Amino acid sequence: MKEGPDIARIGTLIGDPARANMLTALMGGQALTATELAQAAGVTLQTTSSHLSKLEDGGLISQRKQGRHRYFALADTQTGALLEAIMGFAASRGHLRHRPGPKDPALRKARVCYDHLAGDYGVRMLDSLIASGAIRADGTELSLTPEGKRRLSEVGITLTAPTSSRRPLCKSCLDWSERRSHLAGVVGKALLAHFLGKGWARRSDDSRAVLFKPEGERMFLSLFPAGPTAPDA
Amino acid sequence: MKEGPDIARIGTLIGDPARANMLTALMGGQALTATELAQAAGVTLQTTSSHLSKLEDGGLISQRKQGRHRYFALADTQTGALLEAIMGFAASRGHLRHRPGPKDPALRKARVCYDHLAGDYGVRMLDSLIASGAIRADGTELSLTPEGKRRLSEVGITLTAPTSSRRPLCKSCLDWSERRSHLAGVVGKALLAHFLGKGWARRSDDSRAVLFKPEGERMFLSLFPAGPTAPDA
DNA sequence: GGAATGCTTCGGCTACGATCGAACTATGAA
DNA sequence: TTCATAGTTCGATCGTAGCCGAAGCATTCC
Repeated sequence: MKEGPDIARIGTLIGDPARANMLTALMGGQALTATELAQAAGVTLQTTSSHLSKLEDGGLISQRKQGRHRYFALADTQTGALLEAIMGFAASRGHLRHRPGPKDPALRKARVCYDHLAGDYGVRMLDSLIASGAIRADGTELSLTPEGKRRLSEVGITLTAPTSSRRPLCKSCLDWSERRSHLAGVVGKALLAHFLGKGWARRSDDSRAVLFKPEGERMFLSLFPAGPTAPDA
Repeated sequence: MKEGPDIARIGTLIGDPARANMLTALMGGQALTATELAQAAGVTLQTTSSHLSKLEDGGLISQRKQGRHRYFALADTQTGALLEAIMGFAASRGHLRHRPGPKDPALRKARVCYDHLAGDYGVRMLDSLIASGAIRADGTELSLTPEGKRRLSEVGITLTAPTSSRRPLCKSCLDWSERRSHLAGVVGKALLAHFLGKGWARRSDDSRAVLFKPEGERMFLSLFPAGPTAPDA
């Protein structure tokens, strides 16, 4: 009777409604913060923290620290496949829940991530910068090349005293809507500031969305042409 | 946040140790009485009765009255496949509840997976069938070739009305101890029944292990020679 | 009929774990 | 420095689910 793998442990982890909600939210493939997961699960941050550590101990999720944020994601594709299988089984037995409303497409297109650009456009921008040789990706590390420095000054971006701050020039940041990295750091901040300062885009009043004007969108797309999609850092 | 299938319900059902023990016992493929399941789970009959009604409500098991007995079994092969998948996942995360005891090697060598053969021998059998051209692997899909059909009838296995059932002839099932696929489906079931019927092997009384007799083992090994290890389906 | 077996239902006990408030740590911004 | 945000840890509460004893059906055997 005490043979084989401990399925009860996996079952218990998935069996709590709050944890199931978190895992379901993570099935989107996006890495989410604890705060976002708390909202998804409908519990407080303290409770969420407890659940997340249990899920991590159980090997269902993994976390990635990034500044004062912690991004949580499913541990691997095998975990996603398992959840998918259980969902399929539950559906086949008629165990369904309710349905909510849609999400804001503008947020997914372009939004502010603290101080830099995220979303589809943010990911596209980093891809393009890497493809054109302005930024060199070495694992998770990003570094600005001389060529990149030249291009920035061409556009009119001057970097203020790089050594004064401990903050790195370039940094990769995980994108929750795209599940890929976008550009953070001093350069990322400067680029977003540039777009806003030039009037290419403006921030939404009631959300983190960045709304591009038609001409700004044209400028952005020509400045960062979509190259061959690079593998994510 | 409340979208999609209710995986928490399935998780809760599997998450209780007593219920997990019962389900594991039922993975042997045989229908068991409430008393037998109570023994397997290590709880009293009253408690078992409560668990069984929950499992039945959840669609994981079904019961069949027969005289003053009630036989409980897994609801269907899909349920068996789900449990096997969870076992594989749990094993991959190191969630094992056994202390490596004497029964363990026997289980890893050959065991019953609901209604077909699993373990080292199960994996070997499928490898051999594919290598000899009896079964064709196309991604995850397995199909019986005319050559395979011929070989089966040679051995004395006749498949009953293939079109009457929606159940596929051949199906791959992930093996938790080997982390590779073994043969499920109608053919997998028929082969196991053949081994047991011919007296090549017998089922262990107290576990899912399949115990081969020396001559049965010789027959098995000659029937399914180890070829070059094929990449897993 | 009565006794025995197989299982379910009822009721009360208990323990575990989910929950949140409050305090604490860490990172970033002004 | 001070303030704000993100998250963890601690402590206490509380609900629920698992558990078993006892009683209640149901079936079979004598």
